[in-house]
Amino acid sequence: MDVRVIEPCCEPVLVEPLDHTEADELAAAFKVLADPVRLRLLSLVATASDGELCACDVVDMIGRSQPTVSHHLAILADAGLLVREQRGRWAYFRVDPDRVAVLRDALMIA
Amino acid sequence: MDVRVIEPCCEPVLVEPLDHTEADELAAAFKVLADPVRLRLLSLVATASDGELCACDVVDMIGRSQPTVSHHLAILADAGLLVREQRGRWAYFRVDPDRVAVLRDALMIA
DNA sequence: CTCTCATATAGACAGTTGTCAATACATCGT
DNA sequence: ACGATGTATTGACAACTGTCTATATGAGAG
Repeated sequence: MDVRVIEPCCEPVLVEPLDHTEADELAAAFKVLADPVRLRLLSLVATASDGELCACDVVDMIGRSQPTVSHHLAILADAGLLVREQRGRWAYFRVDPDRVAVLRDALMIA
Repeated sequence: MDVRVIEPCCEPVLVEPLDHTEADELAAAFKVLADPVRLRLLSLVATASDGELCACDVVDMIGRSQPTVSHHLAILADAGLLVREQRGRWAYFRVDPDRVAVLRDALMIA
């Protein structure tokens, strides 16, 4: 019998209020997600067939200027949500699932 | 043997990229969380003993002016994350778990 | 080496946001 | 009715953010 041990998904994890530092860090993390272009970038990478996407392909999909896309990709990468890998002239991005999980876990509050 | 049937927590839910409308709505939702004062307010209410908190008590805990706290509570309530209930002169707030779950589910992307 | 092309950076500007003091509103007690 | 008190609104201002154009950087190709 194949039994997977899985943590309950929606158990409250927060038992006491966030202090100032925790709140600042979490807010900074959510701020990264608080932009439609970045969310679309994240979803594009997350649903890419190989799990990765080239920045060169992304610009056309997003419909913003190249510098704007580059800027948003940098923000996502700095936050650790995307992992950047330079291959020759091209930059490839993939999602860091653990980093996304941190934010998801922070919402297990009720 | 006590076997609970639990949905796997971290299965990808996102199968195709977000469109503009979805991204706009999600970004607006995350924007609400992208502020340390609002996160602390949310955590204060979430960890309150009765599951609810009076606005009157909250001002001192947060360390911002009363109008600022009122402003942030309004934003959280408008977003549906907090539910407001007026009782006499006092305003009580509790967390809407379903609303929080919507955001949590949106992060099941990888 | 030089040309080309993918990406990053710089600088500028409009729009948004968080904050506060001042004030208004609303509800209870007297 | 009146005063006290909890909460919301207004208006103002500094700080931040997303966007663009223009330019720089950096790596492969010929």
